[in-house]
Amino acid sequence: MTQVALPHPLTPEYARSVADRFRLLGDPTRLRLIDLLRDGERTVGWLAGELDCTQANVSKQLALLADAGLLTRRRQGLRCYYAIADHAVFDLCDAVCASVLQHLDARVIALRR
Amino acid sequence: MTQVALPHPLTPEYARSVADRFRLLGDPTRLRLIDLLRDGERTVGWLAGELDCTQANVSKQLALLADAGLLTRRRQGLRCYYAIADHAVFDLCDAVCASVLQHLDARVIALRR
DNA sequence: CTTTTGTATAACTGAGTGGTTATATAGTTG
DNA sequence: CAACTATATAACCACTCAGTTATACAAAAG
Repeated sequence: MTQVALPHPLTPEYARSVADRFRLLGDPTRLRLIDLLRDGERTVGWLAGELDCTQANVSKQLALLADAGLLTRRRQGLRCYYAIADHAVFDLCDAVCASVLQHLDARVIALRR
Repeated sequence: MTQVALPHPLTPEYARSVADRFRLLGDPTRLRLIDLLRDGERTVGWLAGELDCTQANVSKQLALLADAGLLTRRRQGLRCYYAIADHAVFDLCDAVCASVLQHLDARVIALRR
């Protein structure tokens, strides 16, 4: 794995690429899908049942994640199994979660004063 | 710093909080602002000049980042200096950058075959 | 073959929001 | 005081996109 440096200041083109990736993770449904896939590969129907969401919507969101390379697809008969392609996503999510929770903590503490 | 665990499966409420934070970073202008602040605090006017963007827009985006706790504000006379509040943001950005670039690399390599 | 099941896609709608222009606010200067 | 400067905010427009409904496609079953 080669470490590539980004230009500084960040060019508009690079900024757009990175923003696209952040925005892909900036949706509750997609985050919940990723979270459900922590336990291993799952089918579209199962995921749609778990969130209560239409099959069409789940399929669309999974396609977005797969197109970006975050998920893999495996067809077996009628079913289609999705799985996490790169487990580094979890580190990202955990980092953001920690940051968010820390911020919430700070506000709670502020309210207690 | 206390490590707090998120529920699994992720509840819609938590998913929304985390998604909000991701979406906040999911905009090229805001990412470029954060990047420009790597070198230290800067005024609104200076930042607006650096990106070529209206002062009003820069002010609005900075306010969003500051409200979320990512930036700090310091008024000094007419000027208003913004700065990074938590440098962990850079780790996040770098992680996403690496992921994005790796994906681009993979596509380039694929094209070379 | 037909029917059924699981998934993908097309078309549409409504909500959210990035960017602009114009204006308001606050601090400085003369 | 008035004039000027730096920032913030309000109103608006245009665009993106998550979610829905309806439909198409593909594989299995009868």
